[in-house]
Amino acid sequence: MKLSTRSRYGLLAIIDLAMHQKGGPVPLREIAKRQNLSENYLEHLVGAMRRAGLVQSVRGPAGGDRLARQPADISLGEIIRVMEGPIAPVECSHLDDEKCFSGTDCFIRDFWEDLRVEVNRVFDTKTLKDLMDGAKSFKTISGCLSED
Amino acid sequence: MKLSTRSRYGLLAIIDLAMHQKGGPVPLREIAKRQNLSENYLEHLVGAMRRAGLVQSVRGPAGGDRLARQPADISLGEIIRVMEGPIAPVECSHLDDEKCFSGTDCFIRDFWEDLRVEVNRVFDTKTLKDLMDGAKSFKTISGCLSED
DNA sequence: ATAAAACCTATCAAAAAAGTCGGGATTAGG
DNA sequence: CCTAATCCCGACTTTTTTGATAGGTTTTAT
Repeated sequence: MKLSTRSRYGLLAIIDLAMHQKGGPVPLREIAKRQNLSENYLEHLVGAMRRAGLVQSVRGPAGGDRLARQPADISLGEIIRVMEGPIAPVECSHLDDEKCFSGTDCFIRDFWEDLRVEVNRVFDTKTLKDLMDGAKSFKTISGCLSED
Repeated sequence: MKLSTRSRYGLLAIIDLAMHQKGGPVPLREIAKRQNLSENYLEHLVGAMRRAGLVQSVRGPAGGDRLARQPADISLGEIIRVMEGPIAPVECSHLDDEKCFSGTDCFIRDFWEDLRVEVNRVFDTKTLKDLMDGAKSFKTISGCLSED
């Protein structure tokens, strides 16, 4: 029941991006430096977000990445799902699966489903803007999501 | 954000145990057979539950395991925590840790904490008895928690 | 004594996650 | 055009976690 570092770094990166994009697209190099991440690794994370339509890239000198939408229109659930895949503690509770031998008549399935719904609710009712507002009183966001 | 099979098998095992213990302690061999698990592997899972005080073992012939408490007094949260460790999507939200560089003043920490609380609430408000009641209409519980 | 059962430690294998590397494509500015 | 900044991508390696096995030891009812 842990989130991967992918999710945490990805979230960290997109928050950093959101908070620094006023002067145009933000180069990954800068994010990597500020957040103390490998630039190469960061490219993979941001690449996933670009393909998912969360950020837009501008190539060439003075290029970088910027949010594809307003921070208030990007939920944390969307970010986490991009980084992590569907948020479901067990496969069994997916709506469209055939993975449970017992089909929909499994007595424990309802429990997994409750869990899945609750977790998704928490993720989906918070947006990037909410986090940014909460961050205003902090000079740096480094370390907030780091390992160890 | 997935539960390990450890948790799912462990839950499966303790449900099986709960539903078959009327005639005294249930040998692991029987559970393993019914639920199609390796007996050796099952020992590890049940061993963890014994050490955590969820089940009691009786050695020797006609021995086996039984619940240490009433099914209504064993929450799913307790079971999952035994099998999986603390239920916290990120280390950062633990109450007692020093893992975040920014200490308790991290703007994102509140979010992780919300998430942690919600997930634990879902796990803790359901007991083994609840599951057993829901299971009454099923002949077998095999497959309900299986992989794939 | 025997056999049924829990108990234990070490080890292994497979899978997933985390991270690295090197080169390619695009483009602004000179 | 040339250069350098930047995104882009796939292949690879390393590390960690998970799942599982194997083989023995201890306890105890009969």
